[in-house]
Amino acid sequence: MQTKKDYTRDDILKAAETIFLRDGFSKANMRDIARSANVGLSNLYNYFKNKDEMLRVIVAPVIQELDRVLLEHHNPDNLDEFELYLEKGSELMLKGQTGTYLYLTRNYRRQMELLFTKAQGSSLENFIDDYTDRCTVQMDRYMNKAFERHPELRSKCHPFSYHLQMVWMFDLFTEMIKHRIKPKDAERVVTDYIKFVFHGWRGLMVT
Amino acid sequence: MQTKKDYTRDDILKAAETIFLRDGFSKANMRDIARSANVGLSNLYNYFKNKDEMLRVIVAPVIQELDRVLLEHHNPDNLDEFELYLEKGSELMLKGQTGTYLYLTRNYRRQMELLFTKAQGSSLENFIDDYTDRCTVQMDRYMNKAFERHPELRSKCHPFSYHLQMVWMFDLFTEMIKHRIKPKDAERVVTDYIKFVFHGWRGLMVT
Amino acid sequence: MQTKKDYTRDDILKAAETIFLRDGFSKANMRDIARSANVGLSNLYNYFKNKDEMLRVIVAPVIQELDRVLLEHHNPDNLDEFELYLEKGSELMLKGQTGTYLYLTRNYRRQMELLFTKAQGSSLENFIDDYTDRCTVQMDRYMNKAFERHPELRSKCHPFSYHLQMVWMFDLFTEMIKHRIKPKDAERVVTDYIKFVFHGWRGLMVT
Amino acid sequence: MQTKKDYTRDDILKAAETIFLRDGFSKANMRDIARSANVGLSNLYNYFKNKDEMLRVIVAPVIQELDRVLLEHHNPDNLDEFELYLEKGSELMLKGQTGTYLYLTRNYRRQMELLFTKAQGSSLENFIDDYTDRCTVQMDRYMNKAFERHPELRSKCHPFSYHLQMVWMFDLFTEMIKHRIKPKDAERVVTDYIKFVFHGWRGLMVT
DNA sequence: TATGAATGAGTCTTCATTCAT
DNA sequence: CATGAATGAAGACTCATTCAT
Repeated sequence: MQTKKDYTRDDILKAAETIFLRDGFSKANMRDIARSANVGLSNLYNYFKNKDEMLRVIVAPVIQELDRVLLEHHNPDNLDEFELYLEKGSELMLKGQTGTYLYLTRNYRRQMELLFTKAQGSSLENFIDDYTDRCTVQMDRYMNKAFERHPELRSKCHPFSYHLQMVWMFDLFTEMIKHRIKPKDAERVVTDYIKFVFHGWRGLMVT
Repeated sequence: MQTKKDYTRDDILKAAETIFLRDGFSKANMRDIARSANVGLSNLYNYFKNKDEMLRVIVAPVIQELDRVLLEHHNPDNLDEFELYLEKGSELMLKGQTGTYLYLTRNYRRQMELLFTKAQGSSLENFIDDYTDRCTVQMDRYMNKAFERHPELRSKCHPFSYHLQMVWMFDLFTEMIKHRIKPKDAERVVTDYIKFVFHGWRGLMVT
Repeated sequence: MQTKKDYTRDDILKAAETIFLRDGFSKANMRDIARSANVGLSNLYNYFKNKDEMLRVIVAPVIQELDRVLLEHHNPDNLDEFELYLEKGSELMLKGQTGTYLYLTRNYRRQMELLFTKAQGSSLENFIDDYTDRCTVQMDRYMNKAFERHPELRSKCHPFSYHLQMVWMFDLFTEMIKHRIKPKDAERVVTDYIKFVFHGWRGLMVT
Repeated sequence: MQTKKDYTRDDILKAAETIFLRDGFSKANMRDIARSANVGLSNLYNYFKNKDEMLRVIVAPVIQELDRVLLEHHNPDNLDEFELYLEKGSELMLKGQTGTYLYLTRNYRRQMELLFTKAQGSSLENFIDDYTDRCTVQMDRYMNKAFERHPELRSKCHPFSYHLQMVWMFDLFTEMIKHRIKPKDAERVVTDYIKFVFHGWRGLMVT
């Protein structure tokens, strides 16, 4: 029972992922998914309430990861990271963050592409927007704390700048995925990214 | 007669713009557009060949502007800009570019939102991708020339970094538009953006 | 007034003829006709009640000719023709009829093609059927008279055979037109046709 | 399940056939077909890709038969038939061919009417033209061979005459069908047809 | 007479979802 | 659990014809 069910369920999810990636959520079509999963059309509905739920299930893990990674990234309770970031030079921190980023794109390539570029028409079509908004709030709090500790820094940025920062990070993912950057190049790209952002921020805040 | 026709045509375009913005291109439906324009459904087709053409007409001016502005922005024949950029400090150049950017978002807010975030399902759904790709090529050539003149700079970035740069600029537009940044704030935001990017690049290339 | 009107009217008719021939009546489209006639769309309706009437006007002359030629062809009051046909050999009669047939195809090529092969969807779509039916009636009467005079002939054919005969003659026209048989070949073809039909009938009736 | 499906499929085909016959392919509309088949409109598309395919499926058998019958009819490899035709009198051959023709019109009345007179607007609208053209080619080869064997015959006819011959045969079918000739009369009509054609050809070639 | 503008009814087709078994 | 069958609502587009001027 349960074994067979899980098996089919996985088939469906794999198929849906493929079709969604190929056609985009809104143009993707349940018949194609069923056919590609070797499953009767109506059987899809024994496993998922509807098309939208299928997408949500597929990208659930990456959403969870993103929640974990990103929210912890600029945790206001962890300002030490910021100290490093600001004063010790970026080398050390870069190494650490690079790993995190690469890990995500390496393990969730398809799901991320789905979520970031193929979800229009679904209930997740605004995921990035909503998510970056939430991140922005968090980052704002983080920066406020930082400014309290370091009054010598230039006055606060517009909160929108933080927001933009988050969006850009998502772009990094999205574009790496879309352009199928190879692992070897990826490292270089992410390193550049972090360096760039590091200097960007410092220039913005110190000057 | 002619005047009246132009009137209606404008009504239709306004209505379409509104509906497209509200529902996105693919979910928008011609009946709503007609109703919103106080026009018979079939009359739409006396002015536009089809739904897709309506969108193209609406965003045509912004595409034209983008062609002009962006392609001239990193013109490889105009390396003097780069000299300024690199050595004289960014202040001067910032002023100039700020104006250009603000001008675009101020005058084409709706069209840009349409083109950047609501065009999925239309023939323009890949506009940004295609456009940034073209820009990347141009920017790559630009940078190559720059490196020839300034061998003291760090070795070239991965072309993808240039690409990312273009995407980010589009994000700047897109996010400013989506978040309805007010003109007053906009100036600040764009200034920050340019400063950020300036320092980012310098950090990347000089270090 | 009248002159200008007739001028335009002719333009429209020429245009319509061309478009009907190209696309067939039902797929032909009033806009194309208007454009091709250099006339405003709605002006068409000042000259013709509707699309159907346009076709009827175009083919009116050929219909008239057909009425004249064909109905007189097997006129029951003119059995002498039949005598010739049956006994004196076909040579003489062939000459005469050949001329009639050739004359029609030569002068009404386009209208005949229209009427015979492109009228589906119009009120004339059954013209050939109706016409041949009428001809059949006439021919039946003609043959009855003939049999009265010549009891030595085999018993009457099925009326349907007469009908078929008419249809075939129309086919001769239609196919010559469709295949654009050149005048030179046309003569030969028509001669063959008549010879064929002559022997066919004689074989049928004498044996 | 399977049985039920075939049931519905047949219902649809019957309905479509009826509607097509009544209105002609291009004026026939899918709603009427669905209603007449007691089926939801969209369900039609579970069985047939589109309107055109429905027609093709309906007339497929008759097309197949025609391919078989007609192409084998004047097979250039089978000149013996011609010998009979020419010399032994037509009686024998007539019997054989009569059967073939009658068989077709008896079993495919509706489909033939559809294909020959109601297919305008579909992908089969030129079927007869194309088909008779192909037949003409075949017949031309057949006659060439015949003339080689029988140099005493009059010189070859214009190929168009062969073409006409094929068209006429189709007319025979078409008209018998349209006029709903009853089986009893049909035999007589076909016999007459063959006799007529026989004498026609002989007259043409021997004289 | 002439026309640009407008319309409304109609057409094919699509697709997510539900039903009956 | 599985499926083939069925559906209903919706959507883009067409076109002959009429209206207002």
